This record gives sequence, structure tokens and C-alpha cells, in this order.
Amino acid sequence: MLPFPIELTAGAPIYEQIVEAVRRAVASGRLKEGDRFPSVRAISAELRVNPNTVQKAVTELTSLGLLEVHPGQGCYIATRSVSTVRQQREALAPLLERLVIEAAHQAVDEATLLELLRAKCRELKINLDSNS
Amino acid sequence: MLPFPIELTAGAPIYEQIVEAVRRAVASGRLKEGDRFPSVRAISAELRVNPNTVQKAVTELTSLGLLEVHPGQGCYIATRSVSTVRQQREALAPLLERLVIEAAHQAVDEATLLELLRAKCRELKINLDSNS
DNA sequence: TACGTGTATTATGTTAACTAATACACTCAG
DNA sequence: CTGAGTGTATTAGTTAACATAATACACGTA
Repeated sequence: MLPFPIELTAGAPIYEQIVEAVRRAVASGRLKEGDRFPSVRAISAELRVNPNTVQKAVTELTSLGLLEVHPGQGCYIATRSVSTVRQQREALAPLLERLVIEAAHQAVDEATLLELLRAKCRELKINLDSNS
Repeated sequence: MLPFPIELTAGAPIYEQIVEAVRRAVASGRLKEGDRFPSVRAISAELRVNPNTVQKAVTELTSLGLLEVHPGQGCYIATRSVSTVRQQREALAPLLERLVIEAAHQAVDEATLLELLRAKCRELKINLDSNS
């Protein structure tokens, strides 16, 4: 069994779904720094997907700084990299924009939207205070 | 000149960028109900893009309920369709999740995230109170 | 009648995504 | 040292999405 929940669906690339699942698991605390990450072949077998596809996800996760590769040994969840306030804003801006646009079309008022955001924060059990 | 701001970039399908631009314009009030929408051929010429690609965007915008087609005459911005609370939540859930996950990775605390959301709401000049 | 609408059709080229089958350098337990 | 398990690279082939191109048609209207 994989150490992170994932269920492949159609519509999005498989390697992207893997990346997103790992990001979700790390953000929620399901996966922690130093944790052993399953081998490419193990994930491949579990998801019944080509090893090359999993490899593509691992490569992206590594470049995202979420995974550390120990040559000949395996992968581990990396320590979080520090980012500047500018980088934070640039990463969040497009997501915020899409959310606000969708809320407008759904006629969801700002107060409700803020409450939904608070609820989602709790849902993912994010410990935001433990970081800077 | 097109009645909505748009700048084509690489990385995302052209027809999707058009859809997103129109959604943004409608959400921000730049385009309003009953407004005339440029013809497929006009947009095609303005963006120097194939008419079929624009047509694909129009088809999607129509199915999304943002555009009304008056046969032989043209397209107009449609009146907003009412959606249930359930539909609202289902539309916002994936966007909220992606936002919260990204915020966690960027080590942005909840209070800051909420403030960024308020700022983005004002930035898009959304009139959330005029709708139910 | 002409023109401008949206729409449909057929064809072609490009690119991304996925699978498949190998192969190689590395680390570590035996 | 040997062999198994790591990540990684390579080559090949298939499929689907995207975009372009060139027409064609039914519709409303000046």
C-alpha cells in the first residue's frame, strides 16, 4: 500500500495526478520530512502504470523540491525550502484569481467564500503556525 | 479591439485562454449581460488565430452558460444562471483545495491567506452583494 | 439579393502523454 | 564479490488533443 492516498481518474495526466497526490499528502502532514518514498517500480506496480510515467512524476517532485534522491538507495521527503514573500505571492496569485472568478460566477459572496476557505484549511489539518 | 483583455501565452491551449479571459471579464464586470460578443471571425482576426479555435471557445462558453447565441445574428453575454448551494460547493472545492495546499507549501499562514483572498476580491472589483 | 452571423466537415501537421522494452550506474545486504 | 533493488536514460510506437487550412451551409438582416 502506498503511503499517500491516490485514485487515478481520467481527464488529467497520470504523472500530474501523482505529483498532486504527493503534494496533498505533504501539505496535510500525511508525509513528513525524511519519510521513505516508495520506489518507482513499487508505485508503478501499485497503480498499474508504466514505470516511465512514475519516473516523470518523481523528476517533477524532485525539481519542485519535495523529494530528495539518495543515489542507489531511494527517495525521501525533502526538508521544506524557504521562499521569499514575492515567490509566495507569485505562486498564490493565479490560484486566488481562479478561485475568486469562480466564486463570482457561482454568486458566492465574499464572507461565505472566506468561511469556505477557513473550513478547507481545517479540513486539510494544516499546521500553519509551526512554520515561519 | 476586443471588449475583453487577453494576451495569448504558451503553455495552455488557445481556446482555453479565450474562455478564461471571458470568464474573467464577466466576473469583473468588464462584460455585462446583454453585451454584444465579438464574432468568431473578428476574434480570429484580432488574435491571429484559426476561426475553428475561436469557435471551440465559443462552444464551451455557450455550454458554460456565459454566452447566448442568436442564430444568424451573433452572440451576447447571457444572464446568470442560478445554481444550488451544492453546485457552488462542488465548483469551489477543488480550487480551494489547490489554494490551501499551495499555501501550506509556501508556508503562508491562514490569516495571511485570508487577507490575500480579500485583496484579490477587491482587485477584481467583484460586486458580490448584488447577487443572492 | 448580398453580407455577416454561428456551425459543420474533412484533411493535415504538431505535440504531449503513455506504454514497452532495455540498459546502465549506484548502494547495500548476503 | 555477487546480486538485488535503487534512480535514470534511451529508443520506439501508439493514441489523443490541439491548431491550422479550406470549404460549405442555414440563418437573420439591411
